[in-house]
Amino acid sequence: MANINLKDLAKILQLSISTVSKALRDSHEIGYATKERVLAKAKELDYIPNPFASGLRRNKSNTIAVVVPEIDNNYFALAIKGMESIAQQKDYHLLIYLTHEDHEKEKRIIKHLENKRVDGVLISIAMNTDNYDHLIAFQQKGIPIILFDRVCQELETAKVTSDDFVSGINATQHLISNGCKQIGFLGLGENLSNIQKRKSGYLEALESNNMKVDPDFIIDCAEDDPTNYETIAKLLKSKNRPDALFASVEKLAITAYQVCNDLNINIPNEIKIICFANLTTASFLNPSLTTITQPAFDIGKTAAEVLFKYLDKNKTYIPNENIMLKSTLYPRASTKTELS
Amino acid sequence: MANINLKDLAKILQLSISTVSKALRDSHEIGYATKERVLAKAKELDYIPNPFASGLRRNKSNTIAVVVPEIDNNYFALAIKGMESIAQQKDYHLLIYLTHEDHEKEKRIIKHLENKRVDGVLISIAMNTDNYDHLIAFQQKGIPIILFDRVCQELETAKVTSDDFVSGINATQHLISNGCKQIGFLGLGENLSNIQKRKSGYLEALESNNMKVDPDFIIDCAEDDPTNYETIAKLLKSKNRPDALFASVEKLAITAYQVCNDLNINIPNEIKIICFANLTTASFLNPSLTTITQPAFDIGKTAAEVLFKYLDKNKTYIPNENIMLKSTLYPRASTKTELS
DNA sequence: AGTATTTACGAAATCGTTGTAGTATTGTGA
DNA sequence: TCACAATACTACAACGATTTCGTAAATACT
Repeated sequence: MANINLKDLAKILQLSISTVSKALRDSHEIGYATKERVLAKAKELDYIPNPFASGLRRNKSNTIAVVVPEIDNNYFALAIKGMESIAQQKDYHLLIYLTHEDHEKEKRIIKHLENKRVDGVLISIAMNTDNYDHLIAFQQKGIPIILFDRVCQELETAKVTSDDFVSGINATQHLISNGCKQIGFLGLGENLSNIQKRKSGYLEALESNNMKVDPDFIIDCAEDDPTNYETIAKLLKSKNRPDALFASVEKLAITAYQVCNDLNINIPNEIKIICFANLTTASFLNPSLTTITQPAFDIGKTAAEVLFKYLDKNKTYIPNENIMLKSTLYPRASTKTELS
Repeated sequence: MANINLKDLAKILQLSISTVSKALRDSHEIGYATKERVLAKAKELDYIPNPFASGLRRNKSNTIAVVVPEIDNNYFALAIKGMESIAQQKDYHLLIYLTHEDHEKEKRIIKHLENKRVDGVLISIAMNTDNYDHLIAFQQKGIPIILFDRVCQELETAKVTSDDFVSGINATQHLISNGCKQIGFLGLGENLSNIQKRKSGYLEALESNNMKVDPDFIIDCAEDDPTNYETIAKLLKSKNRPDALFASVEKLAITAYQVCNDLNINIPNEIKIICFANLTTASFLNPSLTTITQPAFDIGKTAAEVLFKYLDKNKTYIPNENIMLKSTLYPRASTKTELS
């Protein structure tokens, strides 16, 4: 019933505990015949080492943690899937924590992880996090931490992102090429690195097209949907409303669709919409939604790979490194010009 | 830099290790003044107990595992979110494992968990799992396991599901009420309890409406999308094609949309589609998709709550219990009759 | 042959925490 | 006054695996 341990196994095999332990770990100190015998018996009796004993002794958990703002979001779900693919391959376990975009919760979670429960952390920073002391403190405990998607330069470590600046330019240029003159930008929070870059790309594209920036068209959205609905509705009800919206995240485009639907504004004829998204249903929306899609799975996978690159070498110090993966723009009906 | 431990703390406080340990756990053996002193110092020096030592000693991990077929699926993402809400509240950690619908992987994962790495498991069974010995063996190790959504009656424990049978009836009845005569059912796998119940509901509704069952209209789909595309395309190309599809899971409806799009079959005029789904974008699809939506978050939350009901009492034996939460049918354009 | 080295194993310390079984010291009741 | 109990603490043995150190026997070397 209960699990067998090393002591039991040693007794049955008439060997010492250390011999059995070494045999199982394939130590060169143990003879071939003995190893075989131990392995066979261990398998037969279904011996599984106690992770706590081993973790305590080796000071290693074989576990990594992912800290994300939310999980009911295709981007993060895919990123986690990518991380899991590596963890599974490395025989590692994956802990999940949700910050719900809350800085305080993020701090508490990180604090909880400080005592070697995990060998490393992959984190995407919460929306209202504007101070990174908790991450720096954590890092100084000697546990490697890697940032993905929403990063900060205050922390020296590897950062895995997508080419948000270029994608921001491309998205905006796509709208401009399709005849848009007044492009609104739906941002999210003031601190998120990825959103900031997308916005910079947006501004850059406007400038290089000699279009002037209207601050009223740069909207800072919030975490909750009803508020965003109101904000966007207000924007679209104004007499001088934008002829295009560049939504920096998925849910803002959905909300924008909702607003347009309710206000009877036709997409794409009266307003065009482009959006950063990982929706599987983008092509089936009404109208189908033009998206910039980040390689979410690969971002997660890469972040995990980089982490293991150091874990495998028992290095806890990870120097600065910026890894940038390319996003793809999928033009669809929501940005089509009437002519084409 | 490195973390402080009980020994260090004891030395600094000029107390014995056990006194400090007991003070921190608020034992009645320790005087009030001493407790205060210990607590203050522990906080000041940022003492965090080593989870491995404590886990080893107490034989408790403060961790639960979720085993799901996939995570890039709103249903499971929401269920996990529900579980996380309880875990966080109970100061528990949440491990995630993906089976990718693979029975062998599921077996390996469960095996890995057998040595008290976790205090309990929440699992939704993989598609091609048709044998539950690994779960029974796991349970006999004394670790509680709770099933959700995709369950099996072979295992004695609590099962948290939604009312799939009734929802299957409702979905089918909805199509019939909207004039459909030849309703196809898109199933998934032969073993999944939830899909089977939805199918039973479908059959029940046909029977109670005196409609005959056409076996050609009951399609068993696979895990990979291209195959499903072909299967559905073949069905819709047949001269005697169905006038409605009841998709048992989200992705089959998406694939069906794709097929209809490619074959130029109008939804809902030529074919109506209803589907079990947790898509946030259902109302914005073209046409908006009629869904039966499971209370995914609550299912996950409930499953975790039931688990903790036993964990809190240190019970590892969980008697049979079927908890069923209600799904909701959201009628949308994909099932509208031309008249209405 | 005698010493050095390698091989194959075992004893015991160790990781950090918890819990049981003490031990002083002080307080209480008959 | 003396036995007895309560209070507040400490010593120490676990928990199960890993690892350092030690050692007997076998082998190699001069």
